[in-house]
Amino acid sequence: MNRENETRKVSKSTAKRLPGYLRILKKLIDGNEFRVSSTRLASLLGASPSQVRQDLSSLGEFGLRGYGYDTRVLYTSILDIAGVREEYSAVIVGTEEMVSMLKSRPVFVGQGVALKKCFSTAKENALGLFEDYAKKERPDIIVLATEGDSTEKAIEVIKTLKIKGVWNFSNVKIKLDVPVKNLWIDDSLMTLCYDIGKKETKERKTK
Amino acid sequence: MNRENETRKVSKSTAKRLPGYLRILKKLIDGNEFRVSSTRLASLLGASPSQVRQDLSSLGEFGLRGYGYDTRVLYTSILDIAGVREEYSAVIVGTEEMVSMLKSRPVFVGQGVALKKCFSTAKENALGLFEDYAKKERPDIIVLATEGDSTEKAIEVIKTLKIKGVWNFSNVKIKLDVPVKNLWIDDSLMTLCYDIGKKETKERKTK
DNA sequence: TAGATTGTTAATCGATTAACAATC
DNA sequence: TAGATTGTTAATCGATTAACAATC
Repeated sequence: MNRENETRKVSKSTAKRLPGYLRILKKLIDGNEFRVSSTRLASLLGASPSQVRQDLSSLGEFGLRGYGYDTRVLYTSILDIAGVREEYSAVIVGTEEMVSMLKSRPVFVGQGVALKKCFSTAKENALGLFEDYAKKERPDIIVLATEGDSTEKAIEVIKTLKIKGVWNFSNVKIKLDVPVKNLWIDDSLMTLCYDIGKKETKERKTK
Repeated sequence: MNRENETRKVSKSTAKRLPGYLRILKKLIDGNEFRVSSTRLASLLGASPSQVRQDLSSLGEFGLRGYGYDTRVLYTSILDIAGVREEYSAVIVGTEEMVSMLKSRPVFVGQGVALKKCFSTAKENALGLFEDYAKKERPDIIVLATEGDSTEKAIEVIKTLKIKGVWNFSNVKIKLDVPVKNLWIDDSLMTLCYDIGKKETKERKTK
């Protein structure tokens, strides 16, 4: 697994692009394309060939000069580096809608993270059951998708657990000494509105 | 609306942080805090006071030296700038789970974007009905949350519409001349796994 | 006035792009 | 060999941080 002692440094922005590489490589492989150049990858990803080469060479030496990259090698290598391979177990606590949406995500359905159990706050005493379960089964990742009061209570529980990370869809910022990834869905629509507004302003000016 | 001819330039990274400011300001106002300093805002946001002042001063002159910022003024001003105020209409097409999750989002429920109609691909001929509706009612924003074949078909329809933007949860990159915001939910979990893996490696090394 | 805190300029840091030698 | 394309170094660009004068 460890190639040549792993001296390279993967920048934050490169790390953020890894899922994108995986998505595209998967499609190429499914379409029986086993070879790809940095230029092609770049255009599929909406990036520059330079950036793709910077990214990939920071991960290791996967390319072959004059040839390009082997999509299958690249795919499995990035999967490795990204650290997604059914290694981690997860439990979801959240509103009915969020739970049913999240448990159907491919990342839980196929390979990826192993989803062990879900607790919908629509059910009686969901948080109590969640606490009992988590204390006993020690999942690696907690997916927090609650709303309102449940959120504060759930965070109290989470703070007592020995976990590896939190995937947070709730409105609240969580202070923990393990990685927390916030996904504020509504934020993304706001930035879309912002872009639309900006475009409209620009077009009005042009006239 | 236009303060002093709007010469300031809002950077991309500042724009991305606007929803975060709104979330925090809302909480402060709900807690009857009507005054806030850049230092306080920064700590709530997980940023530096410098960055907060850079951000806010790029939006306009909202602060008062020696005092701080008026949370209510700041909140409504940023709402304005962010361009979210029930101005835009939206329609959702997607899987049953995504539709029921999305339509319960606060951004659609309260003020924000006006959700006009939803089409679940679990229902017969959802895409046909969507097409008819969208052609007639001309929504501003299409929320695309389909999977599999429906995605390609839905994109075909979208390309024939006169819309202002697309909020895309589907796996597919969309080429359009209006703003598109992609939200690949699974990506975020992958970056969490990456952070967890990195932390574990580091801790192993330290020992 | 004295203390607090902004707005802005300058310095630093990190990420992207350009260019090209290395090499398949 | 000739053509293609990587990996890497250097140059550019943008974003963050530091510092401080302006001013409430």
